[in-house]
Amino acid sequence: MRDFTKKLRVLLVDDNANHLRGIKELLSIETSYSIVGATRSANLAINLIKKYHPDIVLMDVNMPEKDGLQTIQAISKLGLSTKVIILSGYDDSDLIYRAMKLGAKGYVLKTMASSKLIDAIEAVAEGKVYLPSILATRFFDYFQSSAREEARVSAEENLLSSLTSRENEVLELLTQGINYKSIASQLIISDTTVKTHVNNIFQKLQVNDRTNAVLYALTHGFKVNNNKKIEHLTTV
Amino acid sequence: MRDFTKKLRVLLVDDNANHLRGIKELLSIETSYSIVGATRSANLAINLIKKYHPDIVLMDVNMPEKDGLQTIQAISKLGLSTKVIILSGYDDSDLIYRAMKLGAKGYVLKTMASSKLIDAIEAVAEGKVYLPSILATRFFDYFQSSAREEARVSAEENLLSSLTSRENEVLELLTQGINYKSIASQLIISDTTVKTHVNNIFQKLQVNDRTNAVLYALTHGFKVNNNKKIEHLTTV
DNA sequence: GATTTTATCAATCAAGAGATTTAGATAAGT
DNA sequence: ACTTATCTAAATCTCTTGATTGATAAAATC
Repeated sequence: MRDFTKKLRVLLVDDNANHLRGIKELLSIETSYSIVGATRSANLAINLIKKYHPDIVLMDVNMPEKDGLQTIQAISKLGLSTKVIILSGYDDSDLIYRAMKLGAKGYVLKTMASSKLIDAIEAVAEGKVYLPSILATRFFDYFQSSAREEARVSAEENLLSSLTSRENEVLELLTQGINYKSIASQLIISDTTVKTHVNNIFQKLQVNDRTNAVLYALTHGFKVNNNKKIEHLTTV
Repeated sequence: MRDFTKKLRVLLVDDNANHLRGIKELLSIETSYSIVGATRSANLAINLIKKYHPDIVLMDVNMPEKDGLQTIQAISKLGLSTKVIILSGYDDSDLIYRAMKLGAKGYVLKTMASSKLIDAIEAVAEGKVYLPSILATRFFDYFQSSAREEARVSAEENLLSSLTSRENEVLELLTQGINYKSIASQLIISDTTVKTHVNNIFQKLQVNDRTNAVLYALTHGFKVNNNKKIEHLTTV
């Protein structure tokens, strides 16, 4: 829980002067907040944060000068305990996703009741994340669909599965940027043998050189294979 | 909102028979649910889902046979509208993160009040995501820290920034697995010039061959650069 | 037991890649 | 005007890479 004997120091950033005034009035009703600044400029906001170390920054993401997402990132980089709550007019999945990814701790739509803004400030001040149900759902849909895309690429019928375990070992070393000789000495086989394996890998992956083999491996979820023989496994 | 004239069809999966019985009783009090099955086996669960297409699957993630996360993935792959709610004894960030990534729509701790489970079912049935405040915070901390790691690697003092714009173009083509000749013809310069650029790239990235240059580029956030000359830009 | 797969090694040969040096033409900055 | 950075190009030389063909032995599969 936050220390209620101390006022929460809040900075407002919104390029719209009317919104700025509105929020300022709203917060001034509450006695537990002190507004350390209210600015229309993202760049100025960064300076104010450096100077005053506010607990909370309420920020509009739709600003022209410096885009809101960049500003969040810039704030995160300061390494302060300052927490960012996003104010936005849109419930765009991608925007929510990126804002949260860059370090925002809360996200409030301008269309929401103003009491929600207070809820958000309180929650975030206590170290929680504030994301209204509808936005959380949007966020997760986006999050899961991008994860599915990753999974699809790496799980799809890919040519990597046709590699033998030795070829996998060789490819693993190829993806580390190692040349024939070093691969040979690491696997304790001759370099001509390595060449044979590499050529077989090329055939199977349908590429003509190591760079493309490595690229194929990396973009198709190639992982170090731990193909130990099953009979050597002990089940607990 | 869900159709309250129809009962929600729920499947229970938990390797602990007592938990299974407990949840079953809990849900049977509510008249709006019909339990289509209750099993201790993850593999059996998959078959039951294929057969009965339940609306909701309540699943324990701590099962021996098939691990819970794999099961979520398997369920997602079925492509049904079945939604998974995780029951777990732990509030492990990584577990929450992975479960949500794999397609879970809700996450409830066993230590939580049983009314929360009903809340979760209702929320998820309505298409929302259910993640209690504390778990949401855990999730986002994990999510943001892994995003920070990515950003760190790509933003850290990296050697890519020393490349000229022409070298960037060449590197871009290298990362596509293209050879000297093709790069030359694409950039409409001689291949000896390409070699010069490539050599300069090697020097700057401190590598000795193209595979390592490509690997460096890919692991250090190399992006296609749109370095058009500033005087050609039109500001709107 | 016969067949296939896998892993190993070898010897060529040609092509590509990379190091190095030199150098002219611009462009930009001091 | 002087300096520096960049892009371009060429020549030469060495080394690596990749293609091809062929062969043996062990292991797995049928």
